[in-house]
Amino acid sequence: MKTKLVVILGPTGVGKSEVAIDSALEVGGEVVNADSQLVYRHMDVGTAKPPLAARKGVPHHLIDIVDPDEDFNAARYRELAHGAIGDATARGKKPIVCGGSGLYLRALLQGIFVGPGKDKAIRERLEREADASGLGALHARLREIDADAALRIHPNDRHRIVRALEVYETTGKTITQWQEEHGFQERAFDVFKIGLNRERKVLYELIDQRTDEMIAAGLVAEVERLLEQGYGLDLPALQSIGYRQIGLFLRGEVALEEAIGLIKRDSHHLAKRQLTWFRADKEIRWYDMDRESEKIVPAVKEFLQ
RNA sequence: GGCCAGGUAGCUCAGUCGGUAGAGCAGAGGACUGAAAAUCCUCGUGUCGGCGGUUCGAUUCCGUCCCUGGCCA
Repeated sequence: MKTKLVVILGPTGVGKSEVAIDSALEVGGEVVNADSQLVYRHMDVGTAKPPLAARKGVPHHLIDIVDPDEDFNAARYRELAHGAIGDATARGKKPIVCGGSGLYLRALLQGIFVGPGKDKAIRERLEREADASGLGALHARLREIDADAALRIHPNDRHRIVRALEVYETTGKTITQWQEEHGFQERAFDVFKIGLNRERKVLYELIDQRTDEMIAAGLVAEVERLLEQGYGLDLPALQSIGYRQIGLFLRGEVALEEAIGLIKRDSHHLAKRQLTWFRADKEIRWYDMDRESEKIVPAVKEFLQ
């Protein structure tokens, strides 16, 4: 018998955390985070990390597990999440996965190819080459070694071009080979995917409201504190929404009001991208938070019976 | 009240030496295998302020009215 796993997903700001906590309270569950930013310590306000009081005594896993300058990624997330789910289950608790990072969820539920990790030296060299000779040159090289990948990866998609070349350089095997051998074939759990959504306009209004609340709650001070602790604005963690824009403000490049507007805009874009990702997943059972949020907890209970 | 500058896409604006118009942003859709809150792709018809006039044809020229901003009274 596979472990039954409830997954609560959806765009940022839709109200996932609360639903997960309420569900956990009803079924004796523990929350397993599936959000790429909540893993970082010292980043609370800008990530809308559920405060202890809001967790209502429900244990949360995979929150505050790495420092902002530590490498973190989908593969590592997958390992840790499997561990957390296993632990909770062993204690007789129901794991409730909650988060909006599509790739992390896919890595958890379907696996991810076990290949080479980030190779800092190679990646930096490739970045330098991209700056010097242009991305086109790197894409052309990718076409030579892995034509399929070159077709799938757009010539402007810097991250993916670099990653594909990195995989080939470190293993001598193309990323296409790695991916095809794996193919997201794992099915370790018996999953109930619950998608939360609501009218787009309302979602954006809630995001805007939450952004103003973050500012009131001291987002600027949080970023200043991170900088004082020695974490640079160029770290991937600090390039995320909220931190990136406040960074611009602190460097004097934009006014605070402008930075706030950028956070709102970029959060809208994020929500839209998350929805695009999740829409493609036909296994998700969607709930409209404006109209049927009260149906979710009963559905969770029924699934876990 | 007079003079000047404007009124073009949801917003900011470009443009048409007269042949009904296009950028950025917003917005929408999509991709996504170790940075993923990242990275990337696609999508632009709107009484060109209103009404007249000139013209084969006006958003473009002319008149007039309305609105906005500035200066002068």
